[in-house]
Amino acid sequence: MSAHAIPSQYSPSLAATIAGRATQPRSALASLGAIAHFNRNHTIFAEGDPAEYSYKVLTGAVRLSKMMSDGRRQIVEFALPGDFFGINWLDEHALTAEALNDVTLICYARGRIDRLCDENRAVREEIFDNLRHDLWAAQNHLVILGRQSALERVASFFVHLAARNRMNDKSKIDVPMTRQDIADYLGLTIETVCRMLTKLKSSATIDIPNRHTILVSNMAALRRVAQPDE
Amino acid sequence: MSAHAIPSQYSPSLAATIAGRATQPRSALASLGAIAHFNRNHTIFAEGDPAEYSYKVLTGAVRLSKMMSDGRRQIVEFALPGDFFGINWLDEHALTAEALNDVTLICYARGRIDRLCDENRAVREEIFDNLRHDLWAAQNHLVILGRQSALERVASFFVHLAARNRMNDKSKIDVPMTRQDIADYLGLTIETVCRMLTKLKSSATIDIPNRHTILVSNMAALRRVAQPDE
DNA sequence: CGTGCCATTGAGTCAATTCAACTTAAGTGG
DNA sequence: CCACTTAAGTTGAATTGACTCAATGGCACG
Repeated sequence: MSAHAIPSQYSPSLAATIAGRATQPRSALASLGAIAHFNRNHTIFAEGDPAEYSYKVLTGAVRLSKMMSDGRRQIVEFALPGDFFGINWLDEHALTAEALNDVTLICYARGRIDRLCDENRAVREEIFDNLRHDLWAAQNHLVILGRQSALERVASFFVHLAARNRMNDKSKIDVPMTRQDIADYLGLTIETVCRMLTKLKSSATIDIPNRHTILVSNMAALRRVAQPDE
Repeated sequence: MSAHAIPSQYSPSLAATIAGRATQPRSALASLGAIAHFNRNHTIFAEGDPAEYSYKVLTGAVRLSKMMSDGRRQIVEFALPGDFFGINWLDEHALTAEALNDVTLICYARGRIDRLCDENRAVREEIFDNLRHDLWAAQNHLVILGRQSALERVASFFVHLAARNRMNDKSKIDVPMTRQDIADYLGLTIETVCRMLTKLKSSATIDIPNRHTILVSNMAALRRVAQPDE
């Protein structure tokens, strides 16, 4: 069980960081947001904060986590470029969102989204799909945490990360999170994550050129480790 | 890691078991469903089945689970009387639903719900709230599986079950699921669940008059075990 | 060229699992 | 109603996977 301090400096207030209008043609929500920047390790919102904004990642990555009162941490999700987060909530955020590295976000005011959700079918569908996707992801995550071994968890993690990858080369995975983050996502310790990485490396399944890059040299083998048949 | 056979007999077809109209005043969806019965251990729907119906539990209990290819099982949720399930899906169910005991359900045809969701704001809110609740529950479940000890998991489980309890006496918990089901929900083995129950019993926190009943003799202590402060 | 953070590796420990009885409860048929 | 059968639950002993603690290595940044 891990317990570790999270830097608790807060980023400058949202209003102060809003820089301009977003111009994203794809989404029905596109033109409604304002751009915001957060530096590495800064808290975007904390569990229990009033849910005033929802966000979409433009660049960088965000960790969404829950903390136990004694400091044990469970990371629920990593939001990568293109992902929405903080959209699913009632009056209070149920998760803490922190910048893994320097991030650029589009912020949507809650009231606006609610209103649009009522009026516009496309927006409604988009938010609904997002919610469904998050639930689906959380349920798959449950299987990993509840029933997979340490090696399977680490392999699963990189299979999923590879699938979400926006690199030209699908086998080159950008790893914006630290080993500790991975451990807290997978319900392991940092050392165990590390050993499993070494294991995958020595079986020629992956290569680790540096701490923020994983090269999958044998994707089939990695999948096999992640999802053993029998 | 558990592997165990699940009785794979299927219940009689839905059409054959539909018995009449439901009369539930509370919900906006109330009058749209048809009643269905399923016997203990029968599959209501399986992972990958086309999602034709959604359900609400009237009596009995349902387990919602995912299975790995080698038979390891993770139970995602238990649906108790009053709970909806199977409402969140795309074209295919992402979970398997099985009757824990003899259950009575209201079935809602998918197309109907979709249509109503567009037309009726109240229905939309109801389904949306349901989805949000499921996501919230799954995320809390992640913390339990990722970061809690065996004893904490079992204590958490009964704290949650007590909160959902419809008994007059909140400290008397009806336990419709087997020890194996609890183990598969908590990511433990049946033996570990059993030992933790014995431990809670010998610390005078709970009493176990029979396998389907738990008496919480010290709720404060049970909560303390489930959520240690420091 | 230090200083500090993060990652890696090793050794020993412990919690939870596996394996193997054994007990209890719940039918089922004579 | 009781012997028989089967499923579910409990307990003990041995094993193991993941953790803790501790030391070392590597890189980035001032």
